[in-house]
Amino acid sequence: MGEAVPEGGFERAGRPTESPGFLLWRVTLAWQRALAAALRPYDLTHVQFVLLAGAWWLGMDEGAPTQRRLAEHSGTDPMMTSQVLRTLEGKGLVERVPDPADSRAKRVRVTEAGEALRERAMYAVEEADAGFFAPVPRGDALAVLNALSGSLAPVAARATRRGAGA
Amino acid sequence: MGEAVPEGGFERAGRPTESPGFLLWRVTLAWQRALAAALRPYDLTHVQFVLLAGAWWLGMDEGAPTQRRLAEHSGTDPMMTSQVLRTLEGKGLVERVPDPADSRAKRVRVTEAGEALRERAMYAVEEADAGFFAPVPRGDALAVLNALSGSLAPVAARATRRGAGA
DNA sequence: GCGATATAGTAAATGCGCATAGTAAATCGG
DNA sequence: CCGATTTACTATGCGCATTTACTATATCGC
Repeated sequence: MGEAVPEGGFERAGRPTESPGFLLWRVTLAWQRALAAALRPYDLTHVQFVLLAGAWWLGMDEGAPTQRRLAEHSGTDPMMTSQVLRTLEGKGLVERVPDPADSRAKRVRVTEAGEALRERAMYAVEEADAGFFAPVPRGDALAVLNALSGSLAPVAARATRRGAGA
Repeated sequence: MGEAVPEGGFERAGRPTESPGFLLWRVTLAWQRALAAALRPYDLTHVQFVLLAGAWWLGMDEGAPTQRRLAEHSGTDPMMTSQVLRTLEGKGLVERVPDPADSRAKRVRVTEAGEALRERAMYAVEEADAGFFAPVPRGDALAVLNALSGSLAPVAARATRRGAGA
């Protein structure tokens, strides 16, 4: 697996191996595998953990969030959020209670079981995260990722902006 | 447009929002959306393009690869590789010819139609890639990603036999 | 009040991403 | 040559991730 990138490789991407996007994808796949392994003992997937932790955080901060609020906060697709929250509800980790003020909305409350699991899983995630990002200075990683996250398109943007210009 | 970063705070501690892994995941989701949009006119998904381009590259470099070789090169799961290659075969973009020397193996050859499509799609991908990574110096991104890709776990590692430890 | 529009959530369908498990063929030890 | 092990690929199934389309409710303009 040693094959580091042979050269500077600033020339045209004759080979996909040198594209930042390709690297990003591969790195993320590896990270997801590491995180999945870390979360397996808790019977949680990555997204399940993200939504559980997000619901907990928002719950602390501003009260039980609606699904849409949670999706917005987590950067997840609303449809996926709906799916996964029902899974979490099925596991008894969250409740989805109707919003008294808006009967369309459902508010996500973390149950006691959910909170207990979240706390334990959080340690595993932080550990896995630290291990995975150890090879690179934390500041560097955060700088790059934060710069890129500035160009994040809103997930729920219906506005299918330009199919894909030439 | 507007709120690219949903919440004010990527910088406070103690919650998933500031984890590099969480950021990496969100950035990758956004990148995948951008790439999916760029590839939509060509009726290719991201992975289909990666495998098509990978098969082409390896074909140039060392002859038509087996599925396993291609999976190894692309960092993809062998099972997924098998699935997606059959999709590509159904589209007439690749052929899967039996290896004369090893009757278990199938070698992936890019057809003329596949090569024509790959070339056009490559431009779209390079453009999307350049646009997405514009906010950060290329050298910085490559440095971080290359450092992290050093810790890539082999995808096909059967060695997972130990059940996730803890 | 009432119609147009926007919003919260969901159903169904497609395609990755991977774990588990299985078949068949190659390879190795004897 | 024969059994044991490895290897290349595949069937199945679960869980994301997204698209399209739909229901029901809220809200704004009048």
